[in-house]
Amino acid sequence: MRRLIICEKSHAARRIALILSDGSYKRRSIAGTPVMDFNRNSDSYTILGLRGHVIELDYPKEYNDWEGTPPKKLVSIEPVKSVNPSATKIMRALREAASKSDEIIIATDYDREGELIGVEAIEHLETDVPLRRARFSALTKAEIEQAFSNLADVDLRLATAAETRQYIDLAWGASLTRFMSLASGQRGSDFLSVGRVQTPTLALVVARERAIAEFTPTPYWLVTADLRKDSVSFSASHAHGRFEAREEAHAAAVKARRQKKANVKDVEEKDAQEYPPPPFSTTIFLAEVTKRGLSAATAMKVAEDLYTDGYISYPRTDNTVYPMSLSLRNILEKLRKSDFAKEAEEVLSQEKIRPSRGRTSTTDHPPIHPVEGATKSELKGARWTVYELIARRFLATLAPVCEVRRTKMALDIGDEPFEAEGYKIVSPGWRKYYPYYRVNETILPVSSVGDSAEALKIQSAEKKTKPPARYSQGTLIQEMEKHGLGTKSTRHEALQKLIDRRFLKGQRIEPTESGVAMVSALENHARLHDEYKITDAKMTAHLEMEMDLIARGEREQPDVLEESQAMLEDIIDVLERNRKEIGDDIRKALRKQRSLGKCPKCDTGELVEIRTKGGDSFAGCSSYPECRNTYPLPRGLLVLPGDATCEVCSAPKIKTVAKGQSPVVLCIDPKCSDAKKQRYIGKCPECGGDITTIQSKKGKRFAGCTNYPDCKKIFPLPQRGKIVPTDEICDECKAPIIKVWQQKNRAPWVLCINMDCPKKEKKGGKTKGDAEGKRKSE
DNA sequence: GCAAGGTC
Repeated sequence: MRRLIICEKSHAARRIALILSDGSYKRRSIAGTPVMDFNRNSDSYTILGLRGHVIELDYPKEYNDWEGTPPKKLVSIEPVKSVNPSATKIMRALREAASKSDEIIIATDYDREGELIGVEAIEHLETDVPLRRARFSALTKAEIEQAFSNLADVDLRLATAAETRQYIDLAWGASLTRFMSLASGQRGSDFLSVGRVQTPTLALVVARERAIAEFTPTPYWLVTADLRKDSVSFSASHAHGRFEAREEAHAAAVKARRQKKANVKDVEEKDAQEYPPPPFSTTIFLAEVTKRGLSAATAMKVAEDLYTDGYISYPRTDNTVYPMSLSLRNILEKLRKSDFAKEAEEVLSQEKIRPSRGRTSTTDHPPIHPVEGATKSELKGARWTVYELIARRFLATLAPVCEVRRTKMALDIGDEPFEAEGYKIVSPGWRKYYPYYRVNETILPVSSVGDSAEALKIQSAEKKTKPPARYSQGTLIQEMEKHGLGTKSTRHEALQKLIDRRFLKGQRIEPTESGVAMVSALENHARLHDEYKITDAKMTAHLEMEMDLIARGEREQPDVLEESQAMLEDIIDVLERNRKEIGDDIRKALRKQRSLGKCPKCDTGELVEIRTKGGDSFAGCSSYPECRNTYPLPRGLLVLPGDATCEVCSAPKIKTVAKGQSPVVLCIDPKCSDAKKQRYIGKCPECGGDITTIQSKKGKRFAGCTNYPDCKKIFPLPQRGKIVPTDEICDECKAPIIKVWQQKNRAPWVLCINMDCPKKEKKGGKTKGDAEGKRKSE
């Protein structure tokens, strides 16, 4: 018999061919698509890898005209299926291979989408060749052999469930996207999108922002003591913890201050173990890698490249438990030929390697791990950042526990009870290989009961409770996972969409004006019952339930679709009735979002950024042509509203941001003394003019003389950090001296801006800042 | 020019 096996992706096809043929398969190409042939138990096999979903769902072309199709009409239009353009060659190969087969075996991933990926490809062929299904939960020899000797039937109900999801996602997404875009006059590339995953994700951020706005800080007081014993300085805090009343805290502090001595009442030492972190699932990986400054979308792209190039395993996984079939020692051996040779050696030298494990165990793919050793010179930049993180995480998950010693000291100061806590790493274990978490060691002086310490200072300090923190890309993706929004493969894409379409902004993510307006409009108008609120993550949960019912045969697709369509039509009716209000609200939000501030000349218009054809941009008044007020804007920089007016000339302030630099807030009018002051660095050593910061076309900053072109003096500047002039000049070369703040809580770097200054030769390097800054553990 | 889900 001639059998054709189809897999979800080429990688899986190769792996299955290897297992079933014991390595004896032959490669061949059909219509430019690689396939593999082999013989097994008197049958001949051909195996081919698809490229995920090869069939696309969309509305017929005649409905592409947004203005000409009422959004509500879209709901009941039957979408058509077509071959994804990137898969035409694969489909040609599939058709040819199928025509020469007596049986087709679908061997796609064993999940709902996998079932549909196989079924849709075969349905498109309209072939009568009998169909079987191989179900395996891992690409291991045991699983694959077992699946192919127990071939099952295709589960059409499961595939239908996935197909229903497609129909519903398209109907809701397309009709609501069109409605919102048209109602607010956003056509072309500026359309406003709505979707089952992206909109509830946006709503999560809006909800967080509201919680932050509504938050009222509650004051509380902490009483702390600076102590010293045997020339070791340490601090203790009042055993009461937070005082809610100022008087109580003060009273405690005053009482304690009567004594200049702290008496040790109790010392408790405890050895504890800190366990290694769990292996990387996609979500955990993204949470960690985004802390290193990459966006989730960039990090995934880099990880996919590293996977394709054979450096790391498949990066899309929910699994946090290494499967038994994975040879951890083999991987460590590979790492011996990498920049982590020493580390791998150490981990290998353990008598027994006990990998850490997370809560989620799935069988589709192992946790993300390196599969090949690499060096920094081989990978470079972001590729190295990602590879290093994955390699180090892998080493950490196999490394010993971190042994720590915690000390608790109880003290009395003037009859007031205080506590001091010590924390010391005895043996770093996994922390040695995974140095990304900062830890704060606190050493207490060796003490026993009855000892005393000098009480240097007792203070009562007012603190305030803090509002919930904004999400980062990493924590938002974790939150999405918690709410069942999106999948391991799509969460970063949904997030990136919200950023690209300007619904979300910032490193600490906040919604834009239009983001808030979208959510408010949909919350107020696009709801019928609580379980069908498009802004609510519960909508996904509800859909999941319906899909399960279809898969179990307890509901039929037409029923579910009809119900969903009726609901959507009702929602669109409500939206249409409020069309003007919704449109006005969003338009207003967009205008505010784009505004750099009120025009100081006419006081009615808003200043908005306008790009010229040449690539330059300027700020112009929205009341043009009545008001022709304009200001040039710096090139190569992101220009944002400064949310303030200039104290000098009452024009709005703008915030300019260059990649990697701290933002600068300055008056929009470059001729205003405030703008000049913000850019001022010092006096020109050549002509006595002003040296100011200037941005190059590409956004790099440097310092140059304002007497240009008469004086062409320029100096390079550090690209990172906030620059503050000092009024001082270098005693050697007379160039201005500046301070550069490159990190919070670190002393600034003080330097003469002249890179060729003879003094630099003598001293060399930069002045090291104060490294004693407060460190927070993560 | 719309979604979300696969994969590259």
